[in-house]
Amino acid sequence: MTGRRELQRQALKDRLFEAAEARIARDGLSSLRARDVTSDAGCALGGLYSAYEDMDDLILRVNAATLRHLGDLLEQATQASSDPEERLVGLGLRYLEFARTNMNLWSAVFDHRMQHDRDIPDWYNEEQKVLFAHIGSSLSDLQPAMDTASLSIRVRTLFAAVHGIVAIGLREKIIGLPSDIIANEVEAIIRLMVRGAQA
Amino acid sequence: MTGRRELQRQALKDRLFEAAEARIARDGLSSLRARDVTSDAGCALGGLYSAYEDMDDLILRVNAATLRHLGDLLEQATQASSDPEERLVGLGLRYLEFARTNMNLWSAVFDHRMQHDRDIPDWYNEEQKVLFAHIGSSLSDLQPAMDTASLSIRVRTLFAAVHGIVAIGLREKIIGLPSDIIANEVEAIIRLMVRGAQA
DNA sequence: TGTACATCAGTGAACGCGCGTTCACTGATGTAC
DNA sequence: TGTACATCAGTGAACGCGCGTTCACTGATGTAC
Repeated sequence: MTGRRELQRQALKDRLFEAAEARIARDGLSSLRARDVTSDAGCALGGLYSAYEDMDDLILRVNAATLRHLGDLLEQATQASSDPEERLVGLGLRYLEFARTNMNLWSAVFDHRMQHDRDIPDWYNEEQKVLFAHIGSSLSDLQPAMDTASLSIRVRTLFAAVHGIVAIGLREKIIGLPSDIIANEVEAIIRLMVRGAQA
Repeated sequence: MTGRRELQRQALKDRLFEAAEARIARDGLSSLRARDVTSDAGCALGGLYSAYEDMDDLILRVNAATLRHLGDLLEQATQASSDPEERLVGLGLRYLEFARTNMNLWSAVFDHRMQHDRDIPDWYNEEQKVLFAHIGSSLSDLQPAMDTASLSIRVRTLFAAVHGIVAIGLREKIIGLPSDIIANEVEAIIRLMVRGAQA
């Protein structure tokens, strides 16, 4: 029976992950400390390094999970409507909703920088592509004639514009204003870009 | 003659400023070290603290200068054309140009966080407002009927969208591609937003 | 113009501490017979 | 089922160092007479 060791090993890994995720969600990435994470997870400081390579590794795992959670939410939007424009609006509004509800986790995805200047591992970059795929599929439904290169540029632009509005909106804490100003702006810009691109 | 002391004091302050600005421009904000700055400026480590309050203070001075330089460039766009739409496109393209030419200085403006959680001083926040004023004046020319509140929201959205495209574009290093893809995207989105808002 | 004293900008060694990472060790788990 | 040995996940004290900030000191500049 070689299972017990592996089981406990995995259990610790999970506890460390949950502790890190909870800490980031509560206090933000910049307040994350190895000592806090291990003490929350109920293990010694060094234990972190038998479960994960280093702090970067642990943070990237949390960020990857955040990307997946966002992806799941966007998935719902893809299924919610058959009209491509409405789906894209749905994507944008869910993106805003997600950023709002998970502000610190979501910021961590953009704020994190690898120590020294190490490269971001490939497995992580793959996670990011999934998100763009969501936008891409709705956008290509809208304009089947568009070639792949132009499409991927439009996807990036659409995402970047929405992201900019969401990011600056949340940073300035204009959340919760009457009838949701940011949501209106997000919806408006998506409709503009969708229709403008069609013309 | 009480001038000589004051003169040298100011000269050191200037040298420290220039050293910090050059370091940020070359290596980025995250590589900025008090020791490097003072050694570049040719003074002892402690000298920094007789010229500036602390590192935050020095960094904010550099960032404020960056905002002013950007403001000067945008000023040119305001005078370049009498047509509001063309002026706004000019603003966006100059913004992209500035971000590109001064990438590290420009990133420093967005990346900097005050130590501990001290507040950003008022004098710095004032500098930021000047930038929005540039956009605001061209936008209000375009839609004189719009009330101040709606206008300031539109200004923020327009800025945020353009900023998002520029920021993500530069981060992904898609600069210098044939016929300047980012510039096209920036121009396109500004025209869309301007015309969409008019309709 | 010269002398004695006061000021204070600038010095740089030392402080302080935050914090990620390592490593010799140990005790529970797994293997062999 | 039991015993002896091997493995290795997890321990936690210690390392190491980066780095902003302080502070007792000094020497040039300014002031008084």
